[in-house]
Amino acid sequence: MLLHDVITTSAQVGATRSRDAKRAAVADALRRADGDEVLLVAAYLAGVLPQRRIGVGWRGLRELAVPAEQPAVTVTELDTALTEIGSQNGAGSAGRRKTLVADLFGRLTADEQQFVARLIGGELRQGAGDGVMLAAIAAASGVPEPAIRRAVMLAGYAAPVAQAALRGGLPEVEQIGLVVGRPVRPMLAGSAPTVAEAIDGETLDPGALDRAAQQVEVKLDGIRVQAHKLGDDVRLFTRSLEEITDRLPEVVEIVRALPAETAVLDGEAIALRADGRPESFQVTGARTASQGDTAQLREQVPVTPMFFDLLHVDGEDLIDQPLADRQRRMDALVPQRCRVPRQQITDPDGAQRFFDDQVAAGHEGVVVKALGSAYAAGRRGAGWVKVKPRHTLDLVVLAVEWGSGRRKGLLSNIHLGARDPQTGEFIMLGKTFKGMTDEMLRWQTERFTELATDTGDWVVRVRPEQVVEIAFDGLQRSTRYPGGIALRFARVLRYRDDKTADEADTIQTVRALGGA
DNA sequence: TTCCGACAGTGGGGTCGCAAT
DNA sequence: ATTGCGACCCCACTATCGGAA
Repeated sequence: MLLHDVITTSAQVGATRSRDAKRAAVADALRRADGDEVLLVAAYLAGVLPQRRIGVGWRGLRELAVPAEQPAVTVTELDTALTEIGSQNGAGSAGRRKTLVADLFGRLTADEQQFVARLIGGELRQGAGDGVMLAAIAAASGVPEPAIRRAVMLAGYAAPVAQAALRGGLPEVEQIGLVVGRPVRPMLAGSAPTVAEAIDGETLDPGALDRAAQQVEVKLDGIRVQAHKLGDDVRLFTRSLEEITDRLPEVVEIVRALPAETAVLDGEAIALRADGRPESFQVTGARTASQGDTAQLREQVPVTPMFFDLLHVDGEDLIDQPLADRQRRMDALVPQRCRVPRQQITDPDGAQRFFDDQVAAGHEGVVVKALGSAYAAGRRGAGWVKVKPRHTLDLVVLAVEWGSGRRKGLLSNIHLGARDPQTGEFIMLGKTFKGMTDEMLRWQTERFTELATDTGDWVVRVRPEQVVEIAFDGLQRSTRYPGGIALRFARVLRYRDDKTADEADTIQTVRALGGA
């Protein structure tokens, strides 16, 4: 199949807002692909590279080769070229990659260049991703969507499932099961502002015996880790299914020592201090990202696995069993010091006290879980709802950036500063684009155009007069910002026209919050 | 007819490894 | 030694479609 054919489909998908029409266009392309091409077509139309990483990003694609006149490259040829680019390493690899990229792009038409550049940059933005792909695979193959969804969660990726579905139909799709050693998509949590709302709003499993039963569990601020044990062979995977086995040998040892031949566990890896309090996320994250001298690293920043779920043990899959049963099995397997503390909910006040205690102990928050819920891999908000404390500050807008995509032509991302009463200046603490409705975007585009002190192509500096109420999760150490601190997960709550910049929060107030 | 679950888009800060400078 | 880039860790929130209620 020609790449051109895929691009025509992508253009059709991008041209409509109807999800049914997107699904139909993708399904059509999947049907036209044959044999091994299905995998590539499915991956490309979901905005995924089968290679995952090729060492080239947006920056490496800023200037493209002179395009070809006629489309001639097949999807298989594109795949081969991308694999070749990704396999370069060592001295001179950057130059070789550049040459190979130029060769490839010289064979592509202008449209194809744009498509491949967006694909590589991870910014296809055609209004369809994995969700549309699932429906399209079902439509193209005649296999029911629930079976497709389940296979994708167990296989980790949609593209191989597309291939199986179009080749062998339902029987081949049903063959895709949980394989110890191969990561499944982790179950995700929705969120709620308060513990009470998490308890009320939770989606309960219709088939659950006791629909009311729920528990609260500590939410640890570390790295999600999925551990697979096959005899002495242990493998560790992150939330995005990256393998990190070699980076956390102390975790591998703990899993290897568990009294089971095979097991698949879900949990969080976190660096704990000697007194048991958690290190900051930055410490855990840096340790987990480090690949150097692990003997020294584990000495300096030991990481503990804290498990909260068991998906498989000794040949038995548990993903369809209720959480209460999975955790009972987990308790029999994993020592308590490696299990996430949890408590059944008997009344909302008790759950709230649990939240308060855990936050006081330095943890990120809690997750409310329905005890009757199955492990819904790859989905959010099904039976798990997280709650975290929220801080707010009144800050001053120092500059704004022009948006892109659906925010093109609107001033979007705002730069935030705290007042320094000693100098009268403002100290930047970060940026945010979150929490803005379309109406707010229109309003702020007008407002900041009025306050602009220059006309930047990208960043527009403004007179520091507009106060905005910002919510955020906490403070972190920063080398980027002048105060040495930055906001974590900042988002806009509202613009405050009842306050002048003189009344905004000061840098002293921010520092007093601590945490960085 | 209204409501709501799922999804895609729009980006945030920090950190490491690696190759080039 | 420093810098820039790529990749990946953590992520919040709104708009929209289409099926559920």
